[in-house]
Amino acid sequence: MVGQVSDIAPHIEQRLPRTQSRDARRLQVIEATIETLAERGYSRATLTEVARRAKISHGLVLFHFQSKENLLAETLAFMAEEYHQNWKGAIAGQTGDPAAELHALILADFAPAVCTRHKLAAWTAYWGEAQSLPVYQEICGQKDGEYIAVLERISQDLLLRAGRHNDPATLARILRLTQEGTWMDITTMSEPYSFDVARETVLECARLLFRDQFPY
Amino acid sequence: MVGQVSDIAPHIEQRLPRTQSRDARRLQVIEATIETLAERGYSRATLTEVARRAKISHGLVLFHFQSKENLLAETLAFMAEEYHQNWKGAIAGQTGDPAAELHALILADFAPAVCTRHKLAAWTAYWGEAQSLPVYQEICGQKDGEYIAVLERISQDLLLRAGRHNDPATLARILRLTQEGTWMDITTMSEPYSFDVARETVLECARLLFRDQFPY
Amino acid sequence: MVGQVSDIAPHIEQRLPRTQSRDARRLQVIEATIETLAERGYSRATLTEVARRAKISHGLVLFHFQSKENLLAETLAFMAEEYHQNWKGAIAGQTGDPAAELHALILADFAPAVCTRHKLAAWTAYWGEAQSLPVYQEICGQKDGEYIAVLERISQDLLLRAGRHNDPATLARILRLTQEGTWMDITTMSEPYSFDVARETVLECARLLFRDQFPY
Amino acid sequence: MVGQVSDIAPHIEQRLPRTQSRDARRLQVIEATIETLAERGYSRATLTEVARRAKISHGLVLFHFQSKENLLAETLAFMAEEYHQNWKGAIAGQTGDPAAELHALILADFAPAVCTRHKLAAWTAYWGEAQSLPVYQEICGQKDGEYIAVLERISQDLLLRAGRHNDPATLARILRLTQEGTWMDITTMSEPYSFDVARETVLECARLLFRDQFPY
DNA sequence: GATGAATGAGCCTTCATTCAT
DNA sequence: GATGAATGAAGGCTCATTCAT
Repeated sequence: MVGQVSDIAPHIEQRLPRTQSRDARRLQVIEATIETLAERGYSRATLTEVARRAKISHGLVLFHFQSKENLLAETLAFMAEEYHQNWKGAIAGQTGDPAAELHALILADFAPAVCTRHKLAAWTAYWGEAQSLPVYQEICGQKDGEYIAVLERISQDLLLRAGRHNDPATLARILRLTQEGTWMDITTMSEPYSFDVARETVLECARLLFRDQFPY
Repeated sequence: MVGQVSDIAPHIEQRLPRTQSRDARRLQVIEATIETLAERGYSRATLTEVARRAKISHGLVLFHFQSKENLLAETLAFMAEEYHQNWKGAIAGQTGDPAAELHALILADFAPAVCTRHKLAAWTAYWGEAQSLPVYQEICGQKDGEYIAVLERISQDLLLRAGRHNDPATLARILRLTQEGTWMDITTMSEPYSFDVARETVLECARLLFRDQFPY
Repeated sequence: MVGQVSDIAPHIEQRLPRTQSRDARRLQVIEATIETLAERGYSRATLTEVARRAKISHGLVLFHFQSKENLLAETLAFMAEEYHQNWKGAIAGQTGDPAAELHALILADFAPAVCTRHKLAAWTAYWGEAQSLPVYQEICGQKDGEYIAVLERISQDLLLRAGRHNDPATLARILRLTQEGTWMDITTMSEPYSFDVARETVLECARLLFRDQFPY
Repeated sequence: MVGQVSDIAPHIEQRLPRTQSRDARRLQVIEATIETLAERGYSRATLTEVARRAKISHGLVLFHFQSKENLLAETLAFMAEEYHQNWKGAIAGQTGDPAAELHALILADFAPAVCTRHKLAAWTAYWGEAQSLPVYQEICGQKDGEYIAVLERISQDLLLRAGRHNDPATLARILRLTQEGTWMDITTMSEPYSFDVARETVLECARLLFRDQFPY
């Protein structure tokens, strides 16, 4: 399944001479799946609803994705890859200054490419099922690990510069949980705050954790 | 439904001897429901599985809870009430010192009464569906609001003592998201950390946010 | 079952030293059954609803009637016996004049003892199931036959007096169907006519069929 | 629902070739439903039995009819429309002579298209539930009203010709109840009479009500 | 590619019936 | 007598999946 999942990765892009219509159709279905997860949650997501949103027959959805399980896996893989590319791209443009990298990382997490209400809601739906969905780790485990490793490296750099001896893993975890948490709040709260408040919350978290070392 | 939900409140306890067996059975089913949510997630939770774990017929589950929807709502209400009583009890024993209150609050969130793997996993399952489960807000909205209000009041007190001008709501949010986040990590991660590490993470978060004002 | 059914016959009355409360309770349940059939129809009639209307537990309903099937059979037997006694009593008071007998018969069919909305609706419910309810014939077959025989005898008498040669069975059938039909109309029509109109319809039918021989 | 029901109208017929197989299947299921109602009555009619008789899966029954409730409503709508078309067609061929119209109407009610044992039994099943089945009036109310109106108009014409002053509505009612009643007798009686006897009964009823004005 | 008829597993739910108290 | 907890058979319904066209 992992192989099947990774071979969609539309981020690596058209190396194979696939017809554009095929990928376009697949992308269309994946977006419909994200919408469906956002609107109805994981437990109420059905192929019929996905097909309705994609304006195609449910038969065609399965023609492209073989099974519901695979569709949900590929949709998760799509979002994971998109998220991964997004933050990798953001820090790639940095000169190696850890504070600038952290700043770029936080801004990236709230960039319109990855941070839409539908996608946040879809992430929340996946997280709720992650524990009983082994494929979640297969798809996201390594990427999540990479993200954590970068956050920890940045934390360590910033703490070193300040001569502090806090545990960088703990600070990295607080940062990550604060960011993920604002995403869930936006999805879940009855009167959620805005994306701007969410981003500011994470930035403030970074300021409080790293003090003068994070002058943003 | 809310009325129906709140009147189960097994926390107020069995005054009538006649209903004792009734309440005992209901509690048994609620525990089986928590286990089921933990093991299978929201989307795969079935009445048959709940009944199997409670070692009763599925008919009896519905005899006591009328419908699956109501069972899930009452189970959530049970956990929400239990969680609420737990932290309220923890700060009730404090003398009014905000740091001590915050410390008690954090310890309470990791007390065995509310912090078991099954319950954490059940919470995660509910959070994943919360957005498309209107009853979630009906049951948890007010209690969540109270918890946030207390955290904000404590944050404000601690900031005032230090003469700092950060936004207490933001700090309260970071604390809450860090705590909730560790709960989700324990449920979701492939190699999760321990309850001890989780609690220490939240304590460290409080130390970093409030510095000398949180000497624990 | 037939034996079981006939031994309730509360019309034959207390020969056995049954406790009054037993028969009273049974009658109460039968009345609740009639109401239930009237309100919900045969297919939606449940023991729980019968018990609710009789203000007793469903367990007690079965204690008295052994099974739902038997309860419905005994209720039908009760109504059949009541109806039978009613018209037999009505013509018993007549001097043997067929027109007077027919008049008494028609009036009896609309007497308050047997002609209430609930009972009419219950009869309609039974008729709808009669074809696939073998017990219906066991309970009502003979009594219906007796009623038809009396109607035919009266018809024959009246025709003889007039020297007409129509088929008395046919005229008896038209009379019977008109009477039964008004009962169904009252139950079934969206804007049903009154009992008075129903009775007048049957009387008019008799007048048209027997002309001068039926001067009522 | 009424809209949904009326749009099946297989009487308007298959103009689109694409839906032909769809309509054929629906008709097949409706016929199986009529058989099921006839054999088992309303209360014991199940989708599984309908599917078994139609030799398809129960899933397909619901695919075409959405729910059992709707299937039963559409089956009733089918029979009501078929009955309506049948008698409308019968009097349409008449020259306006009321006696001839009445004669055609009575013959039509016993024509093989509408008067089969299965259909009579299905009608009886519906009548038994009509009182607690609001959809019955929605489907049949207007059509029944039209039938009654025609019968009353014919009655009035015939009475006028004879210079009689009986109430035409009452005579129309007697005719209608006699006809409906013979249908029920055929379904319900332990030893029912034949269709021929039934038709002759209604014709005799017309003769007795309208005398010389109905010379058939 | 694309549609939608068709299947059947699995679910929730109802409800008659049993039985301990 | 009387209650209500408990069971399980049976039904309606959803929906992923298959497949003929």
